[in-house]
Amino acid sequence: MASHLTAVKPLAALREACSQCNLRELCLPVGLSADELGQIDELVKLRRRILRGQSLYRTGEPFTALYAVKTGFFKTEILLADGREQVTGFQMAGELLGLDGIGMEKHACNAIALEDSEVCVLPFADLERYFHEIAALQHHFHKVMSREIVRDQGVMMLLGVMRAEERLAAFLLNLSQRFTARGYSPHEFNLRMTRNEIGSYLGLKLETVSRVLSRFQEEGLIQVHQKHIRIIDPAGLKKVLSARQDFTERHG
Amino acid sequence: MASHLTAVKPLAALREACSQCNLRELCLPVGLSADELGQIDELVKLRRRILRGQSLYRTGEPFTALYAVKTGFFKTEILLADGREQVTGFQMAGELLGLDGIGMEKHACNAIALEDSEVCVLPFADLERYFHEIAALQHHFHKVMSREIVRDQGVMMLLGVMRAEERLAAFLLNLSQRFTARGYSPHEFNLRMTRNEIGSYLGLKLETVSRVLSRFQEEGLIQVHQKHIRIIDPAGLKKVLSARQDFTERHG
DNA sequence: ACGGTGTGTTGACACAGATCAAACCCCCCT
DNA sequence: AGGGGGGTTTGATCTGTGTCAACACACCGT
Repeated sequence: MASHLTAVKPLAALREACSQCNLRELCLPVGLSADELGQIDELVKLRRRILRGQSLYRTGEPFTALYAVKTGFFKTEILLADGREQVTGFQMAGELLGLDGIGMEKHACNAIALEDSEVCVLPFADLERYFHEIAALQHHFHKVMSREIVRDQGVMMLLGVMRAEERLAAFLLNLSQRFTARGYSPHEFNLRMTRNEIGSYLGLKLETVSRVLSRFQEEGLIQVHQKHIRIIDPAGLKKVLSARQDFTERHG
Repeated sequence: MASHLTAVKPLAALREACSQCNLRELCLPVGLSADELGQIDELVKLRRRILRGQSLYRTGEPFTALYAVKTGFFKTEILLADGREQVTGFQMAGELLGLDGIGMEKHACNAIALEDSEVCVLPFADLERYFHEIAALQHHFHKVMSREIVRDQGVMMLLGVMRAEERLAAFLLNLSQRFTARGYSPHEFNLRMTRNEIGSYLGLKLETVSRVLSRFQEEGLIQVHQKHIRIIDPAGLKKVLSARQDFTERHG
């Protein structure tokens, strides 16, 4: 009967439906039952294509919807009056954009596509209405927001206490892990962002990023060729993260 | 009639009730109607006293509840394996603690009282149940979480791109603004945290914090005496924030 | 195939903030 | 009242990362 219903849906709707999406295990509806999944198929009525370099939204624009990355790659950034910028995150397929906008009903950063991308539009008022019917969706949404807070606090740790090598090691391992979750190789991937954008995210200058990557290559941890990264020695990278030299000298 | 009803409530309940709390305009129930406020009076069944230096919760402990600071002052911190720590925030009356725990159902940081404090315990499962009945509460909760995300991204900006003086200026202005919202003087307050904790929050060493505060004093921006701060020239502090020297030289 | 432009690499040097060290202050405890 | 200890200030020096600069590479459109 469910299959009969979907069969008569217009093709367009079928294509859009969360229940048919191969990202459903990564995206907002993760953990929903088949029934619940079917219930939210009408939530996404709209997709948006964003070309590389274009913005999905900009600081100050009214907030109306969250966006789930369907394909492509984004960065979010905040700008200071004098032009200095901080990249606050990189978002890939299945990840949510726009959470920053709920609080003030205005977006609090720029979201910019780093490659041609497509997003599902989740009108937030609709979403909150669904929460009343589907407690699991509400609960999962709270988890997503909470994890975003924890992720941000991890970035604070990066920026506040780690040295350049540790930041880069953490960054590469994080990317590797997220690519893996999406079915790509953990050992090999292409960076979608420039050295400057990596630096801005990690609180470093692009020259430092470049130098540290070169050093990692000399040490046999990775191979770098432009945007292509091959992780040779993941354990070695993890060691960079956990082992400050003076600490191991003193204690280990 | 409302006064009659509250009069017959047990004294304990009266003391606990959100509708009677003088923080209701700052805390989670902000913006609720009187009716809605009455509805959540039973949410908080428990208060906890935390002595100075004690923890409200620690990393890894199971998450069951959010906490609203009733009186006192907290810090949240995350620790690296080698002992380095990052203070991720300071929380004062009316602010919420524990949002970090929702995602993984375990707390992701330590919350430590910087003075003898009292918190209202908001069992999270109960809270989510209230959301179904009170849409405004649900919506406001989402705003609170979103603002926490935006706050964290502001800290990333601090840590990623600002110089030491800018970080301290932003920190002092932020404290001043939050004290003001609580009815205290914008110009004069006591720091509840040590130089070391300020430094950890701002990604600086305590000596640097001390030096910058001394410099601000020499420049007539503030007066510092131990933990007591008097802001003499708020506009001057704001200028420290917005005006990078080389930028104003080039463009101003 | 060929410049042009955006991006990345590498080197030399500078500097903000870290580190090390000493003294000081304030408050609390006995 | 005196002593102790945590917290703070200040000075001298060191260092990791920034800054400036020159060049190399890659990809684009023509």
